[in-house]
Amino acid sequence: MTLPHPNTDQISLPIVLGVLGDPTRLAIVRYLASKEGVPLSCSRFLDLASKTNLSYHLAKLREAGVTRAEVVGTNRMITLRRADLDARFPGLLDSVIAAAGGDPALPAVGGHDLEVPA
Amino acid sequence: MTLPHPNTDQISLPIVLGVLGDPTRLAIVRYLASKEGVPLSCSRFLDLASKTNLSYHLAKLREAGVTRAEVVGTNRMITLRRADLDARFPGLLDSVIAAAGGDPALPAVGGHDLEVPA
DNA sequence: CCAATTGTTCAAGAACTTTTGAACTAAGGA
DNA sequence: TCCTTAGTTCAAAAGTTCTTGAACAATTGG
Repeated sequence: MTLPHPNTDQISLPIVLGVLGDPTRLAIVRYLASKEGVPLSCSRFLDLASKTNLSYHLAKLREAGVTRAEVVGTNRMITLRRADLDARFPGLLDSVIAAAGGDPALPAVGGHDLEVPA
Repeated sequence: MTLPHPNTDQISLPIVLGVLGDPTRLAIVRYLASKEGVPLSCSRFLDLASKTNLSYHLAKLREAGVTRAEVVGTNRMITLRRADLDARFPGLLDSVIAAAGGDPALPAVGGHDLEVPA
């Protein structure tokens, strides 16, 4: 079972900007960027919003083409679509992340990579 | 009579992103960027929205700190706050404008600079 | 099989944003 | 002074987006 994602050339600038204009979603992206390459499960973001609400925000990010979600067993592994975003809008993600500031506003939480919850 | 503008350090990233996430406002910014340095009167944007609606969108841009509006007689001259945005969020404006594409979707309309309407 | 875990969907409500027209202000020119 | 031009403000309507809880689905472990 795979989830719908736009392909690179379908990613729209106003939609991406609008999606990043929400503080919860910006925090998610910031955190993903700080853990670049490590797929994180949805539950890693539970400090930012309720489970239902996270589902909503993560769907917005996915539908906008900002993140990719892969179903792995009972988890959904989320990654930033950095290469696609860099290809489509060079420099945009970097400047947004830099502008958002150094440290992501989320607990570091322990552990060996591939962050399936403990 | 001067209008309220946030100062540079009050400009907020999510607010700027949210404001640029609207196609009408993105088009305004694109056009301002293409005429960098030339103050444009509000009426230059009448192809993008009705007069009332423009007033609304231009106020959003101004309140977010993206544009500056100066009252000159019966006109309001609008400029991009490029230096302030570059100082606060380096590279962001450039990558947004580059991502938005080459040619601004607005008639070039004739003329000698300082674009007060004909 | 049963229970727990992970996450979704649905429907409702609250809260914003956008768009509109009518009425207005303020400056400038005849 | 009166008229025009440039743009605003207000209030209402329309449309979106966000948040919530309750109910659901799928996978894994005992």
